[in-house]
Amino acid sequence: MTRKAPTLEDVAREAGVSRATVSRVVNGIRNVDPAIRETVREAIARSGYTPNRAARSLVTRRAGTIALVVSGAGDDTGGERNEFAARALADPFFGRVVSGVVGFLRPRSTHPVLMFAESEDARQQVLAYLRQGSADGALVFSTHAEDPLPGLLAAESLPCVLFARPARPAPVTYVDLDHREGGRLAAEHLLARGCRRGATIAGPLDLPAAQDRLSGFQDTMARHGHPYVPIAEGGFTLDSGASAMKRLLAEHPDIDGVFAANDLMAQGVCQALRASGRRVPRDVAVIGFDDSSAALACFPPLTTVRQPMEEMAATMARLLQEQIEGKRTEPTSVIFEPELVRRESA
Amino acid sequence: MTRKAPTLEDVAREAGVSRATVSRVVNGIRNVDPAIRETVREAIARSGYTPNRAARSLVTRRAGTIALVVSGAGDDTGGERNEFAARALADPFFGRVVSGVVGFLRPRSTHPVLMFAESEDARQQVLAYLRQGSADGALVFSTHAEDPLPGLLAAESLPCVLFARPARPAPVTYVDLDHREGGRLAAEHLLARGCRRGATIAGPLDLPAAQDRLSGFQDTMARHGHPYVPIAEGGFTLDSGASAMKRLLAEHPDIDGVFAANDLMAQGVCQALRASGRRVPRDVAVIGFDDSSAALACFPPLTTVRQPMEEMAATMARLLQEQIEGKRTEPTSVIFEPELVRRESA
DNA sequence: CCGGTCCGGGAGAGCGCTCCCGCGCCGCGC
DNA sequence: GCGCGGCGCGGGAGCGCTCTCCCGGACCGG
Repeated sequence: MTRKAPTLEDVAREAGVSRATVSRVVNGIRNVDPAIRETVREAIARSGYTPNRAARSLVTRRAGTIALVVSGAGDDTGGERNEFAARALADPFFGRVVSGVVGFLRPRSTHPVLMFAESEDARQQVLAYLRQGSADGALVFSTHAEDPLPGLLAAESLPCVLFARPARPAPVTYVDLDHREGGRLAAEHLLARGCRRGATIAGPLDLPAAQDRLSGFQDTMARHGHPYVPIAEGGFTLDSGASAMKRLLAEHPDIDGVFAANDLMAQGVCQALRASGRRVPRDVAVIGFDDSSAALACFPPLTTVRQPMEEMAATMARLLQEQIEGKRTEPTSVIFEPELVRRESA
Repeated sequence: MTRKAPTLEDVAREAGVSRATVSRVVNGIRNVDPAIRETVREAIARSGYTPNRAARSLVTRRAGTIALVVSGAGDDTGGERNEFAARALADPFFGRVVSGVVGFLRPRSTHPVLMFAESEDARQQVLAYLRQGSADGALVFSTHAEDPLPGLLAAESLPCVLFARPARPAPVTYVDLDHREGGRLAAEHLLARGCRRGATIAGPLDLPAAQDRLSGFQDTMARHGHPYVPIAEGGFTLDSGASAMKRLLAEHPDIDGVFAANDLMAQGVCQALRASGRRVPRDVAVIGFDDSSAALACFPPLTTVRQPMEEMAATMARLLQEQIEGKRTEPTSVIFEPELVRRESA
């Protein structure tokens, strides 16, 4: 802190006008004489004026900040590291989310605050943060089915938009993917390449998304004459995918195609398959889900069902913005369509 | 917005005291009669009062927020997605950073704002954000050597702490790793397992960290009778690691050990090696750097040089805090020691 | 030529909070 | 018994901004 930052008042004095006029120029409100506007602009440039956000927020009751909350259940160690945060961000899917959110927010000079709500304590912090107006609303990504956060947010009518349909119906806005359709795409692709013994590794079945991916896959397989498809449940992590695959292999050694409910598990599947001496895709075809960076990091690169994460995240941000501005009061939902991305694994 | 949120005034009236007293209770200042304190506490609980952060910031000139800036050079497409952000977060190393930062910040009810400074425009936004007091300081992670951001920040004496020593000496606080030592650890391990033809894939050599890892490795190899070590330069990405390995293999098919300057490149190395029919670690041992989640995602799991990222990030947050509070005015640096983590790749 | 309208600009009232200052009361010392 | 110090509390100013009101001048129509 060298010297005090210039205020509106200072600029006004410098330009020989009133505070109000400078404010009008800064906020781009019309009704200002072009000549005066220029004078003010110069004065602003000369003094290096930057509006004080706190003062502005105080009167506009808007923070110009939104919270990006990763919510779920975890062990709140409270130590110098936060396992939950680490795990959430380790999911390569997250990078695309942030990319989409930032893409939308930045042109509006808004920035996301990163928060984690894995414990009751943490949830209360998120709530307090929004209540006290530090952020205008929240973008919520639940990693867990029975996440209480959306309900708490809705109860205080704090603006929020969820990623994925909540497990139990609630009057909240959300953005989601047609997961059933994704499961169908995976099944059709496996069938088309001639797989006769398809299997699947589902995500945690309390999550609607995991359920839908599974049922979309199963239904399509059934419709094509494969009513019984071996299933193992995983936890959306690499390890869980690998061990689920081992279980599947133990009972059904003749599997020739696997649909994993996300890329991380598919990566684990590839590892397990390779460890068992099988080649991908020659012996067993593997399809993932998400098209996250894991799909490319995998060997071989994964054929996968792509979620348009960036657009989805940007849409979430847009819906939240509309909610904050009061343009949209009714809960809405926007469902995106998945797309099959062909690479080498299937 | 149902009804107006209660203010200090409301609570004061409710408790039959003055605003000042409530403020004292809220901020935990002594000099308040225990009985009155209790009365006020109850009134706060009853009314569900939450202090308004904007108002508080306005007078304390402190935002209670810090910026977590990923800085570097990228193509600012300005579209709905932000490639730079996506790439930065795709680096699994980032999850551990956030984990460490959040671990330190959260107990202090502070939260990080995520920002990207890959273009001049974006840099100015970061600067403006700090100038206008939206954040009290910045934690800067440069992906690029000639990053102008630290200089700009220092010029306006905005509090900041860098990850890694800046390429050109500057009076800024930073936290870093003893990269030379890391390179040494890698070399010694390779030597100890009997490698005779070690090679290395360096990071972008304009980065001091990449240079140091390389020279630590080279020097140690030289000291043990291997003055000439094949080198290829990569870009810290998986693909660059794979293609660097291919180049290396073309000229030196007898390589039996590789030190890659980060895990992502090591992962690419493993893929390239496997594609060439070599087994890891049987034919070629591979060592990575970072111990990011990529180390485990790799097949086989990587032996790697671990950076204590969480502690480093937490330390950055602590140093920044001290700077903001004015407890520390002189630039400091804290250097951490790397550690070898043995897994299967070497 | 006068009244009405419109538009650019200024004055001032807060937004909710912190913090300085000062007042009254209690207790201790002379 | 009176004076003085200290502690607990209230009053009030003011942080920097926005926004509503109002005023004065220009312009138009009757």
